[in-house]
Amino acid sequence: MAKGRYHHGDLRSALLDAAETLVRERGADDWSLREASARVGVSPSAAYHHFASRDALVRALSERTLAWLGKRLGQECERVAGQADDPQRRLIALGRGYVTWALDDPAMARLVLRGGATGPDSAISPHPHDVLSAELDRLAEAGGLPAFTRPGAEFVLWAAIHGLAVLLADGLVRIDDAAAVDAQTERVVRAALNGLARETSPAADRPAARSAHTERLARRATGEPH
Amino acid sequence: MAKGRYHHGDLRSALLDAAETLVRERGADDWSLREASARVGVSPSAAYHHFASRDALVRALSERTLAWLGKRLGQECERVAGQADDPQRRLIALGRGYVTWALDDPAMARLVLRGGATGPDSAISPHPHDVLSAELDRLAEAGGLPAFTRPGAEFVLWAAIHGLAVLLADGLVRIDDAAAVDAQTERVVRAALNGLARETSPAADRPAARSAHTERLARRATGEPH
DNA sequence: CTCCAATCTGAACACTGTTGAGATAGTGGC
DNA sequence: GCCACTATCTCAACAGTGTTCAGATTGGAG
Repeated sequence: MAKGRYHHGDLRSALLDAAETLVRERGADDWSLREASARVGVSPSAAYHHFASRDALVRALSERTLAWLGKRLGQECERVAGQADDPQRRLIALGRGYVTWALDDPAMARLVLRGGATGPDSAISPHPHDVLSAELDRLAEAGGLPAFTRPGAEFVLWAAIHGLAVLLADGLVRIDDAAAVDAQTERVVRAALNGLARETSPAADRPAARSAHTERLARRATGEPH
Repeated sequence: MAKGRYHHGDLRSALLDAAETLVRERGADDWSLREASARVGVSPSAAYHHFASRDALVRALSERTLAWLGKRLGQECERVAGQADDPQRRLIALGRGYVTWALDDPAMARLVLRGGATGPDSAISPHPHDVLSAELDRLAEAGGLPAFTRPGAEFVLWAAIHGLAVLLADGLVRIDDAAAVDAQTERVVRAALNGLARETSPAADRPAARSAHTERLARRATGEPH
């Protein structure tokens, strides 16, 4: 909006939007800051008043999309909850949302799930990882998962879902039929959940795995430096 | 070798080597064809007699590394077979090899596992996916997996292992201790295998998933055009 | 109305991938 | 031994990139 004016109005999000459509048109990496600026009708250097670098642009875009995805995954869980409140069904819906998105928007998925991009002070909320974690809590509370199995279980499930998503987005695995994608996703989630439920020993040294995202949150809460 | 000469000798693999160390030094993408050429002591345009483009270089590097990884994973399986020939142990060893590599060489892992890079006529042998598939066959034959579960099971396991590997390589999940990485990997593989073993119904429409790699092989066997 | 700080422009920098015309040197035929 | 041939490499150039910085333009606060 506000065409022809010297001051754009909301250049920051306009640039994010332009970058997003460029990613979809040309692929995750085949576009330039200059192109995005030109589409918005602004000089290349204007972007540097809103982003420290091209990398910062893609980071911001990545974070925006990740937050959007987190919200959508939560909604997806709620949607199936209306039919029958089965915590396992909710997790399957979550996985389906994750994978379906990666397949429907593969270029953006490659950009976002590549992940190294998310900055050190990003406040992605809700982060997909957190949504998944919460759903697993719900499953554990409902008795669908032995208590001693819960710690770190999110990484098992996340690995399975994330793995399928990137295999599809990167074109390493191909599934034509959308229904087959859902079936495959359900199979992966079910296998992971069942596998977790059948775990026998509490395994003395349980995974000291930490999500980079929750680490960031903790660091900010304690006021630690960058 | 053969310094100062006009003709290099084996420029092709020298460029691949230079690119590989550049990837490790600076990250998967932060290096240029010109730099690699300069390190080898050759003009930038010389590279174009061996690779059609910079992209073709990284594709070739990717394929070389993937084949190396496939071989190593096979060896890893054999190594544990010496101790006790348990097909499940072999698969855990395979997963461990995959994940450990991704963590020990994260920049290369990001380059390779990103995967879109592997060309349409790449002859990666043995491809990690094939090694995994063979090991699953072995498990099924040994009775560790119901027969009706076998079809497509490789994608469940691959997703889990690949997922963990990329989560770690991309820094989305952090695990400091190397032993903890092994523990987490074992947990993921075990969960997937157990989950598969407990599958109940043969699921009418089983995943029509196909690996891009095996598709390429099939296409070449039938002599189809690119 | 004036001044300020935020915002944007224009021109420049070093660098990139890629191309094409020509130099160089190993190879096989006589 | 010499010749031509072809693969290999160099040099110079092109368009396009991310990034910087001095200066023009503006909306808003005092």
